[in-house]
Amino acid sequence: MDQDKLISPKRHRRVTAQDVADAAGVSRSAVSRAFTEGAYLDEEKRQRVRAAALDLGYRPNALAAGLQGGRSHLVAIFVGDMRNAYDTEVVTRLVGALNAIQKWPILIDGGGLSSVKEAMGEVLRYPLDALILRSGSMDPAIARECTKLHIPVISSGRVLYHPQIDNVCCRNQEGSQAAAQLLLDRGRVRFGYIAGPAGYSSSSARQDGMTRALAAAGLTPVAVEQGDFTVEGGLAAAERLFERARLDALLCANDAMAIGALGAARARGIDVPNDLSIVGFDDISMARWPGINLTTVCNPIDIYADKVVELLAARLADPEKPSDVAYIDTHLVLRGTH
Amino acid sequence: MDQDKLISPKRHRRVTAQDVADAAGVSRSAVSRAFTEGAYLDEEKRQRVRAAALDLGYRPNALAAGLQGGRSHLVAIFVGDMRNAYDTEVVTRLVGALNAIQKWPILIDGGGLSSVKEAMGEVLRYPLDALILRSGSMDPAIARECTKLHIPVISSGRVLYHPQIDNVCCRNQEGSQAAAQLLLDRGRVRFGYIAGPAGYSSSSARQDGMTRALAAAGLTPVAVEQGDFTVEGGLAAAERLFERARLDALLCANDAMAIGALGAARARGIDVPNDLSIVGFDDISMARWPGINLTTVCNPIDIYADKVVELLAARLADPEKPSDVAYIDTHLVLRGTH
DNA sequence: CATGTCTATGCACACGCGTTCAGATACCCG
DNA sequence: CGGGTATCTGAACGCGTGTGCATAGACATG
Repeated sequence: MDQDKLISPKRHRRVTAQDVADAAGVSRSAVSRAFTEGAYLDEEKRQRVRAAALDLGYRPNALAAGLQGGRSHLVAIFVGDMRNAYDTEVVTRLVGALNAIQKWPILIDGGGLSSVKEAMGEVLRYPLDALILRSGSMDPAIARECTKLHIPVISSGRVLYHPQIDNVCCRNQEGSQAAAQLLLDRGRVRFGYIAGPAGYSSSSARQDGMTRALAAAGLTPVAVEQGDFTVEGGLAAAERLFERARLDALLCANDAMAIGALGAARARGIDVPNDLSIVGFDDISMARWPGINLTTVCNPIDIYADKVVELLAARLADPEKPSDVAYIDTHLVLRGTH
Repeated sequence: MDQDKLISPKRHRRVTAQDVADAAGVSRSAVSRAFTEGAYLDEEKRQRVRAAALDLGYRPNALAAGLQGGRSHLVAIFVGDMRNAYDTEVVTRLVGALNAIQKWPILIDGGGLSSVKEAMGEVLRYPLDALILRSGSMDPAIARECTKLHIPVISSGRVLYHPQIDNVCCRNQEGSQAAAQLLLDRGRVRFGYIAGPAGYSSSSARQDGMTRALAAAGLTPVAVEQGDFTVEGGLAAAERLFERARLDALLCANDAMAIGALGAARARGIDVPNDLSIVGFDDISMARWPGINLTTVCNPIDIYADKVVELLAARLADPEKPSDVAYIDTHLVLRGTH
């Protein structure tokens, strides 16, 4: 102790409850009680403790408190790729919603990381209150490992069928079907589709929705190309489409690619929306920017984030409850490109 | 108590080192050593312990480890407003850079929160390795409180002069000056400016840069309007400007507002760039999207984030080192609107 | 006065881990 | 065989809390 001080006199120790107790002339228990709602403590003494705490800059160490077996109030959010605009917007809302209920989100970005699995392993060393998965190609083994650790998992954007994992997912197929129907009603007949990378269920479900609407009208898609959910990828995919076929309707698996496609069409002198309709999916904030003004299927972000937090709260309240899948309804947003 | 146990008899305890020790038939110390690099432990025994740990799904509890006085590996990032595109992009890079060095960022979004101060107070209960401030109007009292807790603070986008706070900041004035010079060289003379909200030093520094370049050419700005750093705000501000004066050059305090201004100009039938040059600031990813293709001042995000992490590492290595201000150089990105 | 209820307080334990310390075992050299 | 060294091991402590438990006093009720 004395020796410690000599060795590293400057390595500042955090102010502890004992320090406050000494300063206020009370026992350490009293300090703890002064910060605990509903604990018996003389009001005058409580004031004295809080004054001393304020003076010393004391606040109860959340790590030590979390060790007690209670909640840590830490929640991890694993994001498939934060450079994706829709994912970022969802994460933004999630962070806000979690902050509002005093949960503190730790972010892990799969997009910027070489060894996602290792990172997840490190973060799982913290006794998390929950893990939120946002899209991305997370190794399902990790999700299973979490349930083994008895950490609630909530998956968003991709349904994981597991008895202990809750899911939030929008009605991709219905949304896309409605978009295709809109264009059919407008008289469009030569449909193209720009898909996302293979393995993303949202992309294929959206494609299915379009195909189904076309089939009901006795049509089939003229051409399909694959993009990578980015603007540049959408632009490139659209150029390939335009080479292959003359279209009058183009549905895209997400808004970013639709924006790219819009750029490709304009560069080629195609009149949108007179000669070609382009419809995206998600309704990211940029879709309503001037110069873009994209007609799209709204995948309502606020509702989405709120639902995730709602499921989280329900799961924390009853860890044994059966797993749940919440479906979010989409709706068309008519702007200038259909 | 007993009642609790009856209500949730299954409240699963986390697997602990003792559990692994029992399973492997060794002491708890041995388990700890099995996970500690450079500790004496019979190799055969270490293998046995790790096998048992893998089987039980054990991993050392980071909370308990952090209590030891070492680092917690938790870093808080306070973001002024995550709905701001530039801030989100910086945060994205920061998250990636921190993940890469095994630091786990806790996000707090000032934009989505009613009581920022309270939220910060709660997060400061964790023994953070550091606090990163990203723009925003954080109460300086909180930053001071952090230094009181001996938590390193790194401010980005706004220089806080405090002996224990490191800063990263781009050369706003020089960047804006160069942009103005570009347009002067092109023969522009009637300059307008769309500023950010009052109190943002970056906005005023950028305005100063423009004013200085104009002064050197014997000119003064024709009109200045104030926006709120959003696309919509930029659009509205530009409309007010166009009402007031006929301009041939328009500089904006950030890209988002420049994109809004671009929309306003086009809606009014103004030919950009032939009749009007518009230049933004930041070079967010959308600036290069088709249909936008904005000429702007690049505020290099990667370098920015790397610098923050570099300062963080230096501060952790030597907590007593004098505070530092790292200035980031900007450069012009010539696209289609100048 | 006897008994019971309510409030207030300090002690001591538990949380899960890293690490120090003292002791034990194995090995080599003289 | 004795003594020194290197390797291994378990018991024990401390990190900073929250909280159960026992005790003590204040007060009301019978």
